[in-house]
Amino acid sequence: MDTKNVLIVEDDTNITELLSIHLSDLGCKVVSEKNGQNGLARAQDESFDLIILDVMLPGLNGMEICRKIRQGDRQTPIMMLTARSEEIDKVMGLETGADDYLTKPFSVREFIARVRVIFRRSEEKARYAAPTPQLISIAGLEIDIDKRKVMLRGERLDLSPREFELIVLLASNPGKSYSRKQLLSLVWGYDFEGYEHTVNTHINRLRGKIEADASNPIFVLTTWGIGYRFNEDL
Amino acid sequence: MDTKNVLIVEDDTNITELLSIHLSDLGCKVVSEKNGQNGLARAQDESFDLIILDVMLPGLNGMEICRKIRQGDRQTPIMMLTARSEEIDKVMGLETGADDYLTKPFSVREFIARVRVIFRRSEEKARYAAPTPQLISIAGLEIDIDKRKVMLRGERLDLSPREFELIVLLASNPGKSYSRKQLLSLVWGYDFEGYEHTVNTHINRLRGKIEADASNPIFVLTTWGIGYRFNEDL
DNA sequence: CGGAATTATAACAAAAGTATCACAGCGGCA
DNA sequence: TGCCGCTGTGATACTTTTGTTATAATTCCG
Repeated sequence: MDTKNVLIVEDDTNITELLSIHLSDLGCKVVSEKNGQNGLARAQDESFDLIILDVMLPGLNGMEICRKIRQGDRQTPIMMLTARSEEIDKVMGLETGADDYLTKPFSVREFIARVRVIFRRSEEKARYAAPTPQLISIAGLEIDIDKRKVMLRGERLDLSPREFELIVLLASNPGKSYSRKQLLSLVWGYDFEGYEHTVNTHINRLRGKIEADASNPIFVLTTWGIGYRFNEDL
Repeated sequence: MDTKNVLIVEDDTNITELLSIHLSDLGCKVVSEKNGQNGLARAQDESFDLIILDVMLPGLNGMEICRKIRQGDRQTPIMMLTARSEEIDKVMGLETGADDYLTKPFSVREFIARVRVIFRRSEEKARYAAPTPQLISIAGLEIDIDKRKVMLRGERLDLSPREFELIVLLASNPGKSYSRKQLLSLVWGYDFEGYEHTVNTHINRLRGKIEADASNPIFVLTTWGIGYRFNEDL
């Protein structure tokens, strides 16, 4: 929800570059395609926060692309670019379903302003919507990843960020043993420079919070000589 | 939700008539005002599906009206008309918050196309969007989103706009932890450029108003290392 | 059983994150 | 115009987390 992904389908490299520059300024990650087929394929395969379509395209025209995208996806905002302003009613028509429209040559300021409005609108939309919960539930231990909530037999546990990341990783793959090195790189980040036994300390603290008896753990087990794993027999 | 109500605030009678004719063709019920004050009053008193504002107006300019409407109502689509295309970024900017924009002289076909898109969008929204609850009531805290009113144990709280947005967002998803970045993007707008710890200050002020003991909050809790959440166990 | 290797635990200080307050800029409003 | 409330920022005090050090406990294996 932070950096926006934008797809530009446009055969004129100058325009693509111009738009890319300004979209990057807004903090967007931009990818582009030069022809219709590829553009459509990409739009359908990947997920974008905005798709910018030129109407005149080699291969498959922009309106067709727009219509096909809309068959499978009513969400993603689509902005159309065209040379002829008379086309606007066709382009923005119900069947086609574009969200906004710009006639070439357009002012960059207007372009940016319209993009901003589109983004504002999507955020407004995403605002109060409850996200689909990602839940892990094993033997009285419940983890709601999105809420960053861990419940043990009905009580909320107060885990530190590292502890939370650790338990999520381990509990996502019960039975899989992770070496300390792996844990450091997965939880701390690949560029962490420190001692492996730092992991011990954190596992220990984690156990202190989630285990009834920390010296006889039932959730987070030690794989001797290797590292740690989440108990798969629960 | 069949016939749409449209308000036109415009001093040029010719334009008002032209727009009215075409809006009527679309099945809209159109009313109009010739000056700013009346336009604003009407926009605030009655309920419309679209408000069309001229930027240049006697009395109160269109951008001001737009901004004032947006203070109390984020929903109603607003389309701005202006003579100068350079103004677009100001007009559609975050504070002003217009949804669409047309530069005079504009093509009627374009006007109609844009209106259609706006209506299509509202209908999509009405159809799919989960109806945002207008009232939130938890543990003596009552939030009336429409009226922008917050009551605590029967007493009305005087929250600033930001504080109100914050509490509404948090209380809409009790238990969900929002990072400061998310809050900035959702409450301040995705293009806010400022420090994350601005959020701290606002949360702090909010707590000062809604919590009995601000250092032992029961409504707005801290998720350490992440951000804030609304207490789900109330 | 002994000893080396590995893991567990506790304590501590540095680092990171959070709370709070004061202040200046801005815009609204009388 | 001057006053007042809202905002964002800077400064500072405060809290929690975190990595490390130190030491104890456990496991493995000959």
